[in-house]
Amino acid sequence: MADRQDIHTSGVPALCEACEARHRGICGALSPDQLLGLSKTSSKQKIEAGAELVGDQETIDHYSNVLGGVVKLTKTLSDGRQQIVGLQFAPDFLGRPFRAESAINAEAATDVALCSFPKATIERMMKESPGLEHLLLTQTLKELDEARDWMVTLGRKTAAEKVASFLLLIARNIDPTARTRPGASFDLPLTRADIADFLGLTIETVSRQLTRLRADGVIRIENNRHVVIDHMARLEARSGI
Amino acid sequence: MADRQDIHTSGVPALCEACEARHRGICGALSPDQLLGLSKTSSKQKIEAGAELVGDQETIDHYSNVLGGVVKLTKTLSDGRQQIVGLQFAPDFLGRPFRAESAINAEAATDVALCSFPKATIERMMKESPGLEHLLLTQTLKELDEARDWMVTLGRKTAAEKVASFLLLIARNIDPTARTRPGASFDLPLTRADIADFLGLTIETVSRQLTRLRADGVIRIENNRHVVIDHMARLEARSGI
DNA sequence: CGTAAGTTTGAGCAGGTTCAACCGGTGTGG
DNA sequence: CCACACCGGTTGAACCTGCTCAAACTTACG
Repeated sequence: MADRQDIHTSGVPALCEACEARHRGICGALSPDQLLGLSKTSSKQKIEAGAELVGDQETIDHYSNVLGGVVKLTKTLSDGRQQIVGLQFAPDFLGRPFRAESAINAEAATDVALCSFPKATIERMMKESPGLEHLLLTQTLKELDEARDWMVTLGRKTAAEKVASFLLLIARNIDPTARTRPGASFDLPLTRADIADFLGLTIETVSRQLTRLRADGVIRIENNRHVVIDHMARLEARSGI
Repeated sequence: MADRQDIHTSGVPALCEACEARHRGICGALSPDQLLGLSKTSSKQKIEAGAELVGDQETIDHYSNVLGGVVKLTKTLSDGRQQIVGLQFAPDFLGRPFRAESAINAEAATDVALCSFPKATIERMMKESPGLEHLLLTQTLKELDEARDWMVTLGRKTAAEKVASFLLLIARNIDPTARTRPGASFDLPLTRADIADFLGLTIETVSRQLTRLRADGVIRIENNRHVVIDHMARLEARSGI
């Protein structure tokens, strides 16, 4: 358990040393002391695709950082119609603060790596260090911005525009080179059914629109899951900006 | 400018004495000193329906509290298609913290009463008092919850269910008795065009669905604007819960 | 009284859904 | 080893909800 002691990791728990959440995530707001305290009660875990992380109306007793993979947040009507209301990527914080019960369902869309810790610990630290609450506010505002962007897509875009918008969203979140290169390449983290639930469409419509984008040479699809976009600009032109 | 000095208002600026935002809104998190400081640079104003409060891509230099009326937040695609992405009622806080530019458009849906103050003042106070940031986080989380509920409506509900859901939303936010009595009664704060932009529908479809609800005896409509709901339960049954 | 803005109503159309069949890869058991 | 079932995905055809275009109506207001 002896940490390598240098300028950057002095006092940082071994568990957290290489962790992305320490740099771009919630843990960056914690003092070394707090980080140490949190790391004692936290645990990294691998979750496989399809597993439920938080059930609707379940009491919440822990929060998590997403360290890898994609988590989908869903809501379901009583007759089974489902809508994905959020996607979380590393290093997002997973959990609804200040609520005993979850109003949404969280499920691993791909294999997921999490770092979980007790709700009580974080809520105590939030009272101690304003920086943590500030970071949470920042992330929540970002999620609200994204949700509102998505409301435009759901309410006002055509099926073709919805699918193009979705591909752009995924490319920007998964392929780190997508912001610099003119193209992108990635594995879709969602099944056709998930994409349909995300876009408020049926799987058939999603499939047809993907086929059409491929036929028009805007994207290439390999193995049903891997997508190559040569010219992001052409996809953007179809996303109804 | 001499304040009446009693237990509840000691040190409270005259401007703020009867203000709802002091109790249920953002200002409740401020110390008497801060409230005084803020009140010196803030101004109450009446805005008439239709006026633009914040333009898309405009630089933000002030925030506001909504003291009365309804503010609609909209996003518009380049070809003019529009979507309402949020409605704000008293005593909501209006403005996007930590952003120089607005990504959305804010417009008075009805006549609106605001209390505005400089962005810089609030951001300084946020650093001083964690309670303020906590309240902002709370409101932002609430808005995120609402946005996600609305994504389900936009993505998965039928036109009939959308209109019923909208009426329920308004009833709960405008008619204070709606939570206790079985019925409700209120003026619609939005035109048919606004309702359509809110629901991702056309005005014709909204009109037809309202007519149908009226024909079925679920609601009564007077003067095109005033709505009476005798049995909320019947409306809920049509909202696709 | 006349105009304008907002709303309702009607008829035809089309985008997306529904229902159904098929395809290809993978895992399982005889 | 092959037959078979299963799962995710694709494709086709018919249908229907909500949209488009057009016209009438209602209310407010000068």
